[in-house]
Amino acid sequence: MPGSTDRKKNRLTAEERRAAIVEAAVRLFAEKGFRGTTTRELAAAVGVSEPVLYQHFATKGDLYTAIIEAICRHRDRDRDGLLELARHAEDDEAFFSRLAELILEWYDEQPEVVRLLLFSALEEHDLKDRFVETQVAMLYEILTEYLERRMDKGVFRRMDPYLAARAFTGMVSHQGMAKVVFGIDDLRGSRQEIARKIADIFVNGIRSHGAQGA
Amino acid sequence: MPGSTDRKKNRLTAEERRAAIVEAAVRLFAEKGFRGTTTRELAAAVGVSEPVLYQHFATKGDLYTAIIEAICRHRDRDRDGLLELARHAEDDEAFFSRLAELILEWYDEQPEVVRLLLFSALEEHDLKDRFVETQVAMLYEILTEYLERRMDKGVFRRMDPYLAARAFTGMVSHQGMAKVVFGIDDLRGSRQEIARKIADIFVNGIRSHGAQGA
DNA sequence: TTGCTAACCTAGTGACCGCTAGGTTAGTGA
DNA sequence: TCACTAACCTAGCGGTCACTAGGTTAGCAA
Repeated sequence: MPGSTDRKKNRLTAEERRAAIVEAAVRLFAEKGFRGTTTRELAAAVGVSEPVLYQHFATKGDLYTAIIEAICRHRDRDRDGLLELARHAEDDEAFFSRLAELILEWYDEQPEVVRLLLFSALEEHDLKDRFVETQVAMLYEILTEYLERRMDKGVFRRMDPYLAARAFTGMVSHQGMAKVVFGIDDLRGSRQEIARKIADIFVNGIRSHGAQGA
Repeated sequence: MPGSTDRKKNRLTAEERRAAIVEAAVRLFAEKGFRGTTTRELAAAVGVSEPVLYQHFATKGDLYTAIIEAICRHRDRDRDGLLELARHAEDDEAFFSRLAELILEWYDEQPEVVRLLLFSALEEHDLKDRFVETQVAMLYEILTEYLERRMDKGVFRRMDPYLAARAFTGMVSHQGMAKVVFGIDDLRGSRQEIARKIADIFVNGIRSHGAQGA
């Protein structure tokens, strides 16, 4: 049986090699974009020759598609946790603070996915649409649902829930984008503290004037 | 004297041709990025042959630098108007609403500059640093100054002015980014109305709880 | 009308791109 | 030990890239 857990081999099984290629491709495409990455340097990063890439992926574009699939599959697992959080949330500050923290965490821990997504949007690849249709749509669904529920209770002021949702995600992800894309990281405090402060501004901004303060 | 206002000529003066090249380059680089744009299609877009490009710019990179200069010079003219706005502002809602409107206007009217900036940041070109050091720094200077002034007066709550400034610009520019980069434009209402609603959320979010409501 | 020159073009250059034909070898099962 | 095969490599294909040497011509001055 080829390719068990043996570490002495310098030949991998097809499955292992494929995974290694995808991993290196995510790193390189995130760093230099699709057009900016050559199959030569990709092969060098994996530690094999170019034809090995083409045994697993017919074209460079197919490799890009495979990466998209891998990322989307990985991110779909976050879905359930987020829905759970929204359903059982009772304290507004705590809910938005936790949500902000999760988003900031994403920027911190997966900057290569953020860059990949931006490259994809600018270069008009498919990841953009896949991402918007699944991840973004889910986040907005959760947010607008929560906001409308609290508006109905009179805790939040009546307003366009989509605008409010975008305002919130904007406050948070702009912070993440500044760090990942522009290298600006000048805010004091931990990720949790920053998330809490942003949530505080937002919740106070949409709360009915009669309701209790922070 | 060559190259006056005559429209029948199909030969331009060096100055006119140079300007035409820069104009076409801004459009193409914004659409497809630096790496994604070839000198062939650039020449075709201008309506000349490739060597003409190289009579004005020694390399493709030099042309990119020239574009950066042109954009930065153009945007520096907005500086005075913004400073004026901040100094004489009395009504908080009006100030932040106007500021939001100006930022949204920028995304609407110069989407190619936005894309150029993002490409530049991802591809690690110079426009990123030039932009951050001038435009972004100026905007944050104006915002933090205004915020600290209002905090001193007790109208706004005490908080990190940089975090508040980033939260505000985030709310606004995330909306612009969604439209320009991801093609999402689902909010109802005019640009002015959206700006007003965003400013409303922000000002209520940072105002002292004893102060007057909207 | 003609001569001059700045603006332009044709026709390439070497380098590197994505991709492939065909040969080599490491690791396994018998 | 040896044969088999899946995993690998060397060498190079046609095409396109950024860039250029050297010739052509439009448009102005006289």
